[in-house]
Amino acid sequence: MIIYIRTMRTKDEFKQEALFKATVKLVNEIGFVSSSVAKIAKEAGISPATIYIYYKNKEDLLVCTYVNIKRNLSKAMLENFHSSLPIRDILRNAWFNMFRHITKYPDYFQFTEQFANSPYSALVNSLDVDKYFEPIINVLQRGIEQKIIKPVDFDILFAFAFYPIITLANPRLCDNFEVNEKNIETAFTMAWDAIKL
Amino acid sequence: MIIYIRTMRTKDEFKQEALFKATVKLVNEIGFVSSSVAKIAKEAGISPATIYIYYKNKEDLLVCTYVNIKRNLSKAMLENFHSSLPIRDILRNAWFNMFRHITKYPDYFQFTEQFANSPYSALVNSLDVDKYFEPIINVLQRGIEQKIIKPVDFDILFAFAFYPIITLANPRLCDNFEVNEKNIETAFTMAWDAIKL
Amino acid sequence: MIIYIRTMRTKDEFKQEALFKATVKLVNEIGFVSSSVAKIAKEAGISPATIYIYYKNKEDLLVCTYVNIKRNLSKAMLENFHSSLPIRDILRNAWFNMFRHITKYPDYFQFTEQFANSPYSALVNSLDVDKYFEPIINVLQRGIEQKIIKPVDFDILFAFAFYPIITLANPRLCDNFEVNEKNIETAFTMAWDAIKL
Amino acid sequence: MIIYIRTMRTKDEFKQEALFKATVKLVNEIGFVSSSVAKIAKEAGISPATIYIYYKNKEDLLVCTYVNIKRNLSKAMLENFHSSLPIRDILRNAWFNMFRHITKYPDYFQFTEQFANSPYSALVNSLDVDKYFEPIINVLQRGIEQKIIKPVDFDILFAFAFYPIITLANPRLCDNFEVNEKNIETAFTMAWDAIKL
DNA sequence: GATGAATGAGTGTTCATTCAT
DNA sequence: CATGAATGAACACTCATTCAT
Repeated sequence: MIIYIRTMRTKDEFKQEALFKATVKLVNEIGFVSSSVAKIAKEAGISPATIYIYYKNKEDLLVCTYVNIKRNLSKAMLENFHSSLPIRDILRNAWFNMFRHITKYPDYFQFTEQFANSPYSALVNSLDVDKYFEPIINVLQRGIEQKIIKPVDFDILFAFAFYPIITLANPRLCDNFEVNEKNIETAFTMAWDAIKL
Repeated sequence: MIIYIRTMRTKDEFKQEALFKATVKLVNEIGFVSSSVAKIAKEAGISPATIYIYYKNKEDLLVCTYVNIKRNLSKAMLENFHSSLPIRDILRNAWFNMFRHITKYPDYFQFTEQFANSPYSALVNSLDVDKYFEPIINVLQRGIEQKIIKPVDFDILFAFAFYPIITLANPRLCDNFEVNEKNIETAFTMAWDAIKL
Repeated sequence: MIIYIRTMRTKDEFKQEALFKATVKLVNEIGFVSSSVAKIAKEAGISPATIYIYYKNKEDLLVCTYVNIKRNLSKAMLENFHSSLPIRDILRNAWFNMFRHITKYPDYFQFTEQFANSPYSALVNSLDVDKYFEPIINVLQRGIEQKIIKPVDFDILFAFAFYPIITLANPRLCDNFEVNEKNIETAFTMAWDAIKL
Repeated sequence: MIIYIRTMRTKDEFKQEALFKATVKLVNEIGFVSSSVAKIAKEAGISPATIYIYYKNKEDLLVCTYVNIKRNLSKAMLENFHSSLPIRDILRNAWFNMFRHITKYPDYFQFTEQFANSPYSALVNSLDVDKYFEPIINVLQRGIEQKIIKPVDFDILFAFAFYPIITLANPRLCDNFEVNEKNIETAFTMAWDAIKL
């Protein structure tokens, strides 16, 4: 009986990280159209061929990058989530988490917007992404039952409670929105006014 | 040597129209990335070379297509605009106009969303597009002065009054929103609740 | 009514010819494996992109080149075909036609051999090529009926009547066969001895 | 860190054998053009890098595979070779040996055909392969001296005595030849008729 | 004005091979 | 010995654009 102990040359995490950042950066700067595999590789400081060790193809690279960002956004949104708090407070917390995250990583966010509005979005299993929002949906459901929130489709509630942030935080759509405490608080109040009964 | 016999001179406008439709169709179906000049030309039933008679280059074609759609949307939104009506009624009319137009021409709308979220958007003089919305801004301004509408940035007001429609009408973002009179009326009520004082 | 008379810029026959020759030459010299589109284009003195105007893809280029050569070979073989002559004379004529053609265009022939023994051959509709040999098959059939030729499968008859030429003319298989009148006449006699009753 | 526990040291011969089979299989299925080192390695269940332990490079792998097959074919052909038998019997035995071997290992045979018709063949020292056929050549020589066989070049004799088998056994050239005792016996008779005086 | 032919530059991807482990 | 990671060079093919007609 022979025992082999080998420390194999493993996939380099730094390379993967560099690849992720290069992808986001380039797609934001020059768009999907111009972001070639060669350019992304160069930006990441690796060979184009190396990308194909980490990802099946270009599409896979882009989709994985998207899902990765979305997962982080979801996680951030649910930080300090306490289901025992009043519904307004729970939503307020999620709202501010989301806003803070988006403004902290504006380029990650910008990437997802470009991605979501491209045909690439069809390649993502939407359930993979949506499942992270379930706790919020449950809160809204409770709100409706307790007659605190308007009894309408969740889609409509989200459209007023969360999508305006996306608009406001998107420099492409809204380049002169002043991000200060007062404005953000006002915005949340408006979101709440929209959905509350 | 080929001999063409045509009973009527083909109007150039037909070609331009066909080109417009082909551009929108193709970009929606396969995205900016895959929409080559050759494919667009084929879809429009003309030669790639002909495109360069109507437009300076590919970029020009895309930008013009975008501005054209935006202009039509603006026009539609302001139909039956009567500044003498109550502010809520004016906005409600604009809201419904917009919703109706978007759902009537979903592919035009989809094109603009993809365009606006791509670096191409930087090529559009935003004033060219924004000027059409001036009447609405004036109404909001009046509403603030009359203490009917919350005294916040116009960006924020738009984010709650109009962007939710865009979300709800976008099948890529919201594929199970049921478009019926009740839902749309509800949505407008929420928009109004958000912005009213 | 308008009449257009146009002399369109047409596909250049010289280019196509050059492409044909370059393909054969290169494939013979360096093989299918190394014969890249870029190299073939360079040999033909055109841009790689131009190839795709004349052919759908590389495969198409190779298959068309093959079929083209085969057609010419078939035509050559049937020259001075007179069905009224004695069967031996008909076959002798075809035999010599074939031999002469193969030795006159050894590189075309070499190409077909390499092609026929590669998986590309599966892409050719064999009926397209075989139909040219029908007159010969008819002659063999008549020979069998008249008890001049052995009553065996046509495949076997061909294997002895014609394939040995291919071997003898193939420099890769048979580099020291002396091509002189006596040898060729002898070879035909052997072919005839093999198939005759 | 990976820990392998193996009860027995894997024999290298297994790898080499697997590599041989994978090479033949893949080259037959997808051709030289598409048979990359990576694919062959995968088919053989080893790492691409491992191939370079057994062979100098890809070319070496292919040439060795070819020579290996050829050696086996030669050996098979000379089985039960008894120089004391009548010349016809000796050739008949070799003929049947060859036919049996080719039909038993059609894929090995197919590989050699593809190889021999490619520029790779130039890399093989033809003497290495030809030397195995020497006993047959001696027999033919004796036949000529005894006025049993036509006094022509050995190349011509081989072209009629042995190459037709290759044609008949090659499914790419001859896909509807029925392999039965009668047909094969007939074919040998024709070969003998061709070369005998 | 309108076209198909033509192309250099670029696309995404795979190649044979090397190397640290 | 055996490996998966890594890569520069090459692959087949498409691109936006120009040009002679």
